[in-house]
Amino acid sequence: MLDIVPEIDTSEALTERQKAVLDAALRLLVEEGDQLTMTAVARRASCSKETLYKWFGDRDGLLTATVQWQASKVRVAQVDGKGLDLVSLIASLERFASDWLKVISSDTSIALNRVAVSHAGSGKDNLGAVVLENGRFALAKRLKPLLEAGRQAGLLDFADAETAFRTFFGLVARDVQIRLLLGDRLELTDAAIGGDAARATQQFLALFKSNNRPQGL
Amino acid sequence: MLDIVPEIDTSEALTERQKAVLDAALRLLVEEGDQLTMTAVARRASCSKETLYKWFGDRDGLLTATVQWQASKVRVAQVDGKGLDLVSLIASLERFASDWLKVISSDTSIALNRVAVSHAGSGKDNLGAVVLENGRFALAKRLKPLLEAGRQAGLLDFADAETAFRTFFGLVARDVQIRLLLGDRLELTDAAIGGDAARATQQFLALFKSNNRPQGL
DNA sequence: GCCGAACCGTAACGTACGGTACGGCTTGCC
DNA sequence: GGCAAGCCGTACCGTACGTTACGGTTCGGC
Repeated sequence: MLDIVPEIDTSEALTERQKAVLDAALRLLVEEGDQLTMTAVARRASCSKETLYKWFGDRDGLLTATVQWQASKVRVAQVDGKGLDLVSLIASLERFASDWLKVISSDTSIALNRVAVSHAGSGKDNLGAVVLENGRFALAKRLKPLLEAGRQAGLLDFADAETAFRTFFGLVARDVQIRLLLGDRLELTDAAIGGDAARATQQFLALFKSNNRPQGL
Repeated sequence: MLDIVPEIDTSEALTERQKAVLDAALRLLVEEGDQLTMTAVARRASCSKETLYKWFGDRDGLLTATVQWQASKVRVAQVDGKGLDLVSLIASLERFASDWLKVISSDTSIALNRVAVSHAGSGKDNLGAVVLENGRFALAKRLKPLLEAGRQAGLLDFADAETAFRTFFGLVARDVQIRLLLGDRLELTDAAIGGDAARATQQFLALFKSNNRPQGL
């Protein structure tokens, strides 16, 4: 019913060495934030700056490649809507919620979103688009089929899958991401994440379960 | 029932000239993003860099003062819980939701949040704390009394005001803020904001309206 | 073994920008 | 008028960092 599915590899033709360099850049980004310098990346990756410039063009190119490299590694649960019943729907929704909370509260995601937000402020918003595409929009692409399957199975009732998804998103994420991005300490234990995922799922079902749908919505 | 209430002025002893300088810095921040330079601020404000440094210490001080200056200008609806009935509760919630959506989708808020997020990544998260305190936490401080009043009046049913607030927050904001911060075009007309505010309020009530059962005082 | 390509390490260059110094101008006060 | 304080405009300094250049080294192909 719910399974991790490897996706088409969007990382176009990266050598192992290049991947190692991007991993180093990524670690540096997580550790030191946006002020990672070309020199630091070169030192950490044990490569020359000349190589960095040859491979990635300039600092922006390196940053973009790094973000894409990490993004290509993010995998969210994928579901198969066959034979859906309420129990498995709930389980899948909780899994989605839990996965998403884990992602957005991870150091890597925070660092990447920070640099993308900074970047969006100044000039081309390349990074922001990449992060969105591999984060929020990827999640939507995975979740919507489940919602549609739930509707087909008569378990859910909604007019628009996009709207339903956004409500689910809001119920799950609430203020977590913005608080983390703004530096608020907000430790999310696995237990807390599990509880939040269950709560969000219940609330979502209370709003969109077909037989139980509140009148006048 | 719902009114704009001026708050204690947290902007400690700023001269008119200083306010004008901060306004200039703010405009520059909105227009040009985080790469606003001391030179640019001085030119825009028609003052000397020396004055900037004397007044605000250093670049961080200027940034902090600017953020606080704008924060001191943000006013969110304040409510009076007396004589609360369902109609006025709904109106107040919608007003809160609408105000909040307008705030987070404003150019100023986006610019401020961007610079605060960038800043949180590198070093002291001063700005992040200020933005949170005057944004999300200020909203909570205003909204919770209304929720409590709703509970007292037997209209709402929840265990914890904080949890109820965060759910409301999630239903209202959903993915709007992170998408805007990441540079996603997402035009929010006044009509759309009004619709979203109404939807979020309805959903919130569906989750937290007490079951016709008069709540034991 | 030889050649060229790729790459490492590092030095050097150019520039942008934070921060400082200083001369001149205005303003308020005696 | 004269003085002092505050401020403007600008030139200047130091440094950090992106970017380039280059000599030395490794390595695959012949």
